[in-house]
Amino acid sequence: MSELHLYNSYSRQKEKFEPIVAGYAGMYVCGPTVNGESHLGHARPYVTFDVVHRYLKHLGYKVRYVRNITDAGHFEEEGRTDSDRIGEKAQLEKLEPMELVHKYTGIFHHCMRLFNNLSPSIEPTATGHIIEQIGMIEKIMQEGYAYEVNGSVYFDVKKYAQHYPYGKLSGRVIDELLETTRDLEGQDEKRNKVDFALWKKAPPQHIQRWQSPWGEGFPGWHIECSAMSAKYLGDAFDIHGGGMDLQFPHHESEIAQSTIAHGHPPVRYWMHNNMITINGKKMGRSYNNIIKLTELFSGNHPLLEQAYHPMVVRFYILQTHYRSTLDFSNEALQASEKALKRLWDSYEVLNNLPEASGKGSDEALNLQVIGFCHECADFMNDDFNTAKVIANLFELAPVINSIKGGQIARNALSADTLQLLKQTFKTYLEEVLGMQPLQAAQADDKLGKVMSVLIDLRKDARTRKDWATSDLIRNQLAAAGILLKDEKDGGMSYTME
RNA sequence: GGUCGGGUGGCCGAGUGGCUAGGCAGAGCUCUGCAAAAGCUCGUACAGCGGUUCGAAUCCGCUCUCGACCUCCA
Repeated sequence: MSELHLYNSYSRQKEKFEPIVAGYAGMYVCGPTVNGESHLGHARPYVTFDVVHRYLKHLGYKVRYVRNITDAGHFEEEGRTDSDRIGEKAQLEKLEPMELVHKYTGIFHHCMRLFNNLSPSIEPTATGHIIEQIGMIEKIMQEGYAYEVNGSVYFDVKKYAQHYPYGKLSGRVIDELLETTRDLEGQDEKRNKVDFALWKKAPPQHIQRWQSPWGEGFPGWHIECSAMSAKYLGDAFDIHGGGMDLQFPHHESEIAQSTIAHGHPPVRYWMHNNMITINGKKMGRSYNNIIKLTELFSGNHPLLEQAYHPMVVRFYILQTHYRSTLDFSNEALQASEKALKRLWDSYEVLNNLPEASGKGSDEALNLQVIGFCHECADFMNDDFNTAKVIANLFELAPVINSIKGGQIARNALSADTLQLLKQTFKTYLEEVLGMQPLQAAQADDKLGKVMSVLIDLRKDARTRKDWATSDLIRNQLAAAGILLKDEKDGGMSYTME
């Protein structure tokens, strides 16, 4: 595919990407609720849509990427206490809500940086957009699709469904929803069970509360995304992303709200990433099977055999297509770690290869390499198939290593092909997939200087065939976690665990 | 119960009618003072049963099985 196609959850098929405004792309992704630490499951959408963001930029689009921070508590549904999640926890921990929000926002941002996720263009907070949310609710009431009861405002889903295709995104049928949902004890303020809150009256103990035309309260779960996306991307924008579990009711509600408020649907392409599972079950709070990102990076969790570098986690996520489930296991992460190290080593070898000059002695190989390189674009254009891009890079790695190792002649590739090869790795591995070295280069490299002393000593011992000394140096370093590698040309390199 | 989506070699995971996925692990070999690394070669998979077809992992039907959503959830 020579042009970008993506799978639109709304139409359930791949569609060619055609932005509303040529040259520009607007993308909104549901961000974190900062009432706790992010876990591995949360990492998937942020890495997935970071790659979407990166690829759109690579294609030359001017991208505005908006990802919200939910720092206002959502109300709980019927059958539970009407309490603000953030407010509740704040009381337990004796913290101000905003103190809690600040803490977890900081941790979230830290993790995003470790993942090498590019910063969104705008990261709006729900509490910073109460006015916009109230304005949107008022508009919906004016249109006659919302009603107030006791200081709360609800969206009239039943009425909406009579005029609009409610349930199309998530494959729901309104009549079934009306039947399936059963009444719970207590008086229900809603006209129908399918209705959802736009604004919720705050009970006395509720900490987070704002003044509104309907009294003191707080916004409903869904309205913030609609209000903020419209504010920063316009009332019709290109891509809305998020986890599959948000399709219903969250995204379905967003469509309904925005359609009434603006007179048309808000989003051109809906994208949903699949879940990360653990032992076949979705990782999530309610399953009590989450591994926090900080735990993943430190190895400090009963299920973890070791710590996993953020780049390893990123690579592990990208080795699978974003619409497939991805099963967590130590084995899978460890496989990704080894794979990434090998691939990155090849990339470094590639960057150190001398420039080629000729037209290439091996025509078949040149064609093969060129083919693998060009395919990367096709794979990305086919609904962001990062798994296939990575597979192609692995096809190229042996070519690179063989040129260095001498199994392939130095002049086998033409100057152009070698240049294309370098460009492909740089573009896809670094820029599009967003991979980084596992170890950051150090400015003041004292260790490097020490290593070069040891390497010189060992080289000297080897030329004297003093195997005892040379093995001693290698073994002692290995015990310290530094692996020496003798190279064909008499050189020596090392890697650290 | 309703809706939807899966079941691929030891493990993870691409792929949707004929053409190599890839990674990790494993086996053999080459290189090497010995290693490591690297390179080469190898397994031959598509839940089961029918059907369509010249040909199906890929389409259709049934069965078994797992999961997601229907409640907060990335």
